[in-house]
Amino acid sequence: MTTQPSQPPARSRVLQAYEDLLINDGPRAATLDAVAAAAGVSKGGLLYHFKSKEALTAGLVEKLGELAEVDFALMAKDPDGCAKYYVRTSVFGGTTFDRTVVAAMRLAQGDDTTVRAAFSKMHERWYQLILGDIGDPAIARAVMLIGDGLYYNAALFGLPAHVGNDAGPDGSVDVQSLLAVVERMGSAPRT
Amino acid sequence: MTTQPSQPPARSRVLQAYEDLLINDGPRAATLDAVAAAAGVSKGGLLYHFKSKEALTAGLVEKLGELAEVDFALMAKDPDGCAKYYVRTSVFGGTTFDRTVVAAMRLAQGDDTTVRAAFSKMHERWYQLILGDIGDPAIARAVMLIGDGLYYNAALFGLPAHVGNDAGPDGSVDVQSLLAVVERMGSAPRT
DNA sequence: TTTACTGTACCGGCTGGACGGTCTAGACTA
DNA sequence: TAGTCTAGACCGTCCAGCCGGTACAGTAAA
Repeated sequence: MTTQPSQPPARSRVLQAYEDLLINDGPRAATLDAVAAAAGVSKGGLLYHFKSKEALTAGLVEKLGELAEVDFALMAKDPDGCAKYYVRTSVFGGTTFDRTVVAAMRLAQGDDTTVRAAFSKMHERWYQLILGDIGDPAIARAVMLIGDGLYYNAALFGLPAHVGNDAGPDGSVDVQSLLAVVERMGSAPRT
Repeated sequence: MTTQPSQPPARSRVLQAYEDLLINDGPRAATLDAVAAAAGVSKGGLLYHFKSKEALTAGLVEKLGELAEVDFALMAKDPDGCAKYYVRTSVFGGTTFDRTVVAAMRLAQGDDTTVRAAFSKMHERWYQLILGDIGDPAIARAVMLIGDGLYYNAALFGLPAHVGNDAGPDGSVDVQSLLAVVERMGSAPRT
């Protein structure tokens, strides 16, 4: 039995392994051999599903896009509002989307135009949603930047497994008080 | 004339070229050959000054540390206060320090523990300065994150040559209104 | 119901090129 | 002529992509 439909198919296992390696060991370590090994597939098998490393990245971007659409929808109808939703979900929580975002972010500093463009698009959508919620462009921008800062810190430095209720120097942040700050910003008088 | 003391010596030209390549083309493109060529130096010449690529990175980190000390001093005695100083200077302005920070940031996602540690230290110092200025940990954290977001966006996406007064989707940000938001945050009532 | 053929899924050795680092020959200065 | 620095050929390693092969499932003619 070469194929076992009852477990994740090779293609998605490969994508998953690629993400894991990007997150844990960085882009340099995410070689085709390493990805294949981590996915429990041979190199040839990997290349059967993804013609090249570029195609592998494209696969990741595609997955990112799909998950982003879901996120946009959740954000738009969150009872707390888009701004708080953005900051709240920017703290790495270990969801599938989080992992895919962080993995893709690791790729974004390379010459990878594809990944960069995908992020631009996502950012624009998020910004529009927050702006529509908040109204003030400057505050919307500030909220976005707070979320970005959280995500980037998570991507560059270790990913805190659990978010403590005390603010460490880099990683962990007290989300509750941060959300309170965002709340005050949102209700502050316009310029 | 192998050495011309009247112009930047080879060592600093190499460091400069390394930064430029990191910023413009990413870490992958910053090979020893490329750096040497960009610095107008042979590969052997480069390796005379920096024994290895690791030593080259260490040189960058050292430069970063020195420039950071200057920045801390400026920050501590800025009339606008530390928080506004941080956000204001987080917008890429093309200064030597900016370029060094962004270059080092490009290196930080690798397995480069040295660079990572240097950033942790810098972050901690900045945070302490802002906290001393602002008082509220949550707001200080929010200010830091806004600055981080600005820097990371600059590092990952293109560096805007000039900061426009209109907020584009990703890169350019209206600093003035952002500073106003920070100001309101700083004067907001504590939780 | 056996045999022959086709397409899908996967394997792993190989190669060519790129890169980091070494080595030696030499040029300029003091 | 000793010291300082440059130059670039060269070597070993690593990696992406290629390619010849294997295993098996489905189909269909005989």
